[in-house]
Amino acid sequence: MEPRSGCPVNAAVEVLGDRWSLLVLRDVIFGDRRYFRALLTGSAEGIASNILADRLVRLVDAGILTRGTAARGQRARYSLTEAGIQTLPIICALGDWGLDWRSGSDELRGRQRLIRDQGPAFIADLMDELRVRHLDAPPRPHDGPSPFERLDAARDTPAG
Amino acid sequence: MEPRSGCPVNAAVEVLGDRWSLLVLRDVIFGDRRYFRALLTGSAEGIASNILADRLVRLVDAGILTRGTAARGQRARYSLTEAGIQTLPIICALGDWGLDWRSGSDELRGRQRLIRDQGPAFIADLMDELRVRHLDAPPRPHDGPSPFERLDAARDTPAG
DNA sequence: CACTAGTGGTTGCGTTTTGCAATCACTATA
DNA sequence: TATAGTGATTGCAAAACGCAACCACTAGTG
Repeated sequence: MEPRSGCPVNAAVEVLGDRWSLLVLRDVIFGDRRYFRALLTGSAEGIASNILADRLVRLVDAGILTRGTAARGQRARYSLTEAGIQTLPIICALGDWGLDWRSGSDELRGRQRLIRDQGPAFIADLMDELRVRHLDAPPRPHDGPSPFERLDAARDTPAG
Repeated sequence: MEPRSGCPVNAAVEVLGDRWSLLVLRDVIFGDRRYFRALLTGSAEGIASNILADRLVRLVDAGILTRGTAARGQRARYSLTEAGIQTLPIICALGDWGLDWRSGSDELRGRQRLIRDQGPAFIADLMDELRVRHLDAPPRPHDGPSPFERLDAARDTPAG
């Protein structure tokens, strides 16, 4: 539709570079919000319904989300594709940067950064868990709580 | 000016989430473009001069770039701050994702990903080199070509 | 001095995108 | 029939975008 250049950074920005797409993905990933209403009312930033509808169509067209088979007026469930799951490092990098450089004197101070503090292995664990939830991958045997549960226990989710 | 929520991901998106800011930073970082004209004419995507002027002001206001002391009509040199240097992981994550999921059958195939192939230590090397170039940090003794030179030798810069 | 080229922008102006409120078509439940 | 919930769509105003032309200033040349 719009290839402004062949640069891979530009290719990603053309899909994800706006004020809402990455926040929708954040809520799908960290908030486990899979339905229109959950994304609409759960958004801390207050996304409008038409914007959300537009972004969901774009993310599906871009191959980042899939929309379960649901007719008009019926509950449609959105799932991440592998491409969507692999946006996780982008979102984590943004969250870490925001935590480092955009935290006023609010309660965010002291929160752990995902990449720098938890390490890349933790990101890989999160992605594996997303494959179980969204791609029907076989659940891996856990020796403890899931990585998302570990985050929730520390009240450390970016969406929080 | 506009805190839609306290989420760190949102904080980063409010500053960097548009179609141009990250591309300007890409050109500053990987293309070493430090002046208005260089950024204007060097942009592979063809940024308009008013948009570039607006983004430079915003990036300076956000503490990501500094504008050297230059009066009107004089050559102004833009430098990265530490916050700007630390956007590198974000840009690399976007580039890696674009390379994996947005590369048509063009010549990008086979290009190395920065984070996954080169590893986090290489990103740290790039950031150190940026500190030398932009923050007047003392140059570190190199046992070979600089990390940017290594990228250029492989024609592997995201801006390429 | 005048002339030219180059610097970093600014100004109009028309098009596109965004944001908000209200509304819609459909389904499920009672 | 009535009511609530689903995923959107519509209208309209505001903001952002894109393009071309223009501006104020500096530096160099003759």
